[in-house]
Amino acid sequence: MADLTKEKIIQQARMLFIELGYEKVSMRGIAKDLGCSHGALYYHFKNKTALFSRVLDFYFQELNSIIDTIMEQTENDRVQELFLGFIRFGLDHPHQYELMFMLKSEEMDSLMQRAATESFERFEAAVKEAGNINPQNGEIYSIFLALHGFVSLHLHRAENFEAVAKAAKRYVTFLRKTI
Amino acid sequence: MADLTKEKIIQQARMLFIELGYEKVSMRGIAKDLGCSHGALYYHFKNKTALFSRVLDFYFQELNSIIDTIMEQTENDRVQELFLGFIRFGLDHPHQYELMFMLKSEEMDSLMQRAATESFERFEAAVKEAGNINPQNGEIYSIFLALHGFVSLHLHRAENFEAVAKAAKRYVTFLRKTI
DNA sequence: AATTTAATTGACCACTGGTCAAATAAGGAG
DNA sequence: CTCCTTATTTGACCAGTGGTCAATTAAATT
Repeated sequence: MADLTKEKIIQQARMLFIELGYEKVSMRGIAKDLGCSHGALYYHFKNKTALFSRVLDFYFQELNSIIDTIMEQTENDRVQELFLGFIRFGLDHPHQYELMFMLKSEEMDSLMQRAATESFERFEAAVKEAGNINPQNGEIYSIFLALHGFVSLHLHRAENFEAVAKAAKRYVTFLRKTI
Repeated sequence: MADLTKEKIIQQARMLFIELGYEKVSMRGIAKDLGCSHGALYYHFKNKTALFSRVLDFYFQELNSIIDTIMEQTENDRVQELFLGFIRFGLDHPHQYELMFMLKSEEMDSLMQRAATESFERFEAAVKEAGNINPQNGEIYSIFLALHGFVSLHLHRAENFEAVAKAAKRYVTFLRKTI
C-alpha cells in the first residue's frame, strides 16, 4: 500500500489543472488517473482547494526559477528580460498563469497571495538589482500590475508569446520609460 | 401566464450574479427567486451562458455611461478622470468587474469580447478627444491593459476605491507620463 | 498471533447544468 | 362554444460534481 503519496497526487493534479483548468478537473478525475478512489484523495487533502494550493506552490516555483535564470545572465539588458520573461511565461503557460493570478476563490485568496507575494518580491528585488535602481512608492509594483494587465488580456486571444512578441516589446519599452 | 419575461429573468440574474458571482448562481436559484421552475428559464435562454451574456450587456452599458458622463465635464482633466473612473468602477463594483473582465469561459469569450471591445473603443475615443491627442501603435490599449492590471490585482485586497485612491492616483500619474 | 494504526473503498448526500415528454394556458378560426 | 394550434411551464430525469463516513483492508507494533 501507501504507494499513493501526497507527492504523486500533486504531480498528477499539476498536469491535469494545466491541461483542463481548475473547474474542469474533478477529484474523481484525478483519482481515476491515479487508479484509486476519490475518497482516498480526501485522506491526503482535506478538499480540492487544499490540493490545489499545493499545486500552486509548484507553479510559482517555476516562475521563480525563470527570474533566477534571467538574473544569472550578464550580457543582456536584464530589466527588459525580466519584463519580457514575465509576459512570456504568462502567454506560453496560459492555463498555469490563469490558475496563479486570475483565479478568484474566497478561501484560496490568502494562500495564493502568500506565494504570489513571494514571487513578486523576488521580481522586485531582481528588477532593482538588474536596473541598479531603487525606486520607491511602489513603482515596481505598478509595473508588475501593468505586465499582469498585458498578459491577462492577451491570454486567450494570442496563441503564444511569439504571436504578440512585437506588441510585448513595445509595451515593455513603454513601461521602461517610467523608471 | 407569460408574466415571466426575458427582461424579468435578466434583471433578477443581474443582481444575483453581482451578489454571488458566476459560479455560485444556479439556474435553480434564479428560478426560485422568480417563483418558477428552473426548466422555464431554459425556454427563454438556451443555457446559463446565454443568460449570462445578456446580463453582461447590462454591465458594460453601465461602464459606457460612466465614460459618457466624464466626457460631459469641461473643467476637469478628463484624461485623468477617465483613467481614475475606470479604476473606481472596477474597485467599487468588484464582482461586476470580475464578471466583465476576469471570467474565463470558452464559449463566453467571443460574446464578452464583443461588448468588452465596444467599451474599450469608447474609452479609446474618449481619451483621444479629452487629451486632444492621436497616439498610434496601441498606446491607449497599453494603458487600458495597465489599468486593468491595477484593478484586477487590487480587486479583493481593497475594500473599495477610496482604500487605494492614493495609490491609484500615483498609478494614473505614472501612466500619464507615457503619452 | 493479537492489536493498533494507516490507508482505502464505495455507498451516500445535496447539489449542479441541462433535457424533454407531458401538462397547462392562451389565442384564434369556424 | 368547440376545436385546434401555438406559447409556456412543469417536474421527473440524467450524468456529473465536491464532500462525508462507516466499514474494510493492509501494514506496522507489541
